[in-house]
Amino acid sequence: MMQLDNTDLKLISLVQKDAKQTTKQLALQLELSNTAVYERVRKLEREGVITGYTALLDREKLGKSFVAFCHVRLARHTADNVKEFERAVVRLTEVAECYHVSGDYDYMLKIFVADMPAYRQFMVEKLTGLPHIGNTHSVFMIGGIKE
Amino acid sequence: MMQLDNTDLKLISLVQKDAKQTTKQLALQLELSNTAVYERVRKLEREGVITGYTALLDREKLGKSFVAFCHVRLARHTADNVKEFERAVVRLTEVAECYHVSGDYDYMLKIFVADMPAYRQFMVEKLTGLPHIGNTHSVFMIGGIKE
DNA sequence: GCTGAAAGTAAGTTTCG
DNA sequence: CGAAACTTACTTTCAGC
Repeated sequence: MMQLDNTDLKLISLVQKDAKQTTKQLALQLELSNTAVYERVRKLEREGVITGYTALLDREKLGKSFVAFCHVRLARHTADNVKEFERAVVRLTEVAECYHVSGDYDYMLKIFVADMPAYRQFMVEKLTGLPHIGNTHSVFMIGGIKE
Repeated sequence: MMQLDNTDLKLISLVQKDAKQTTKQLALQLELSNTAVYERVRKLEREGVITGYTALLDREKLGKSFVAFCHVRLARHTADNVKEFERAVVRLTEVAECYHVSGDYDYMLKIFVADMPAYRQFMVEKLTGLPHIGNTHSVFMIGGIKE
């Protein structure tokens, strides 16, 4: 693991808040020179601490404000089943996140769709059509407290 | 809701993949002029479709590769309890996300810490100290399939 | 809503202390 | 690590369609 000093951590928190800040702006807030900040950012990118930059979207404005957490249990846990399921699930555009988890279910999926009818349609037409699905359990998001 | 044409959607998907692309690069991929792309991006920002830009981090390189989903039930659901709990939970730095959800539990939290001992410490010293906590149930991430 | 050109700025490199 | 000068590239505005 790479050595990160306090300035690195502060820098990371700044670019997390707003990745579009110029080196100059960052330098001011860190009380460092332009060059120093520039090289730190490059180092963090090079070492893979910062893996990329992305735009944050308002799901409501995109008509995808309905969020569900879907727990999935596979029918049988052969290596092939697992691989096939995982390959298929990442291709579903409604699946924003997918984690292999401990507990009663094997996977937890975070699903973005427009509304409940769209969720039902997703379940019936897409999710339950995935290979080796055993059963599922859905929990719906009522509100986001921290995201 | 704002009207988004196909070009907007394509543009959104491009800046989601890499927010640091220059207008020129985006213009090439969209087969539009520099200015046209520039104005579309500004429009999406102004209308609040794009709410910001952030850096993506490698949690492992940050020493926070242990992920848990913690379900929380409150002791009693008075309006004050809910407000107090929500105010307190967002302040915990280990809590990356917090959702109010349907089902057996009231909230689902996504927790980032270094390892299992750190998780135990978080539970004992921080989470169970929050106001109005009823009980909790933790599910651990074994692996990330899509994030 | 688009294009193309011009003016303004920042990024990125280099050299030096 | 920081300052300064410099080249290159991008951003932003504007007139015009």
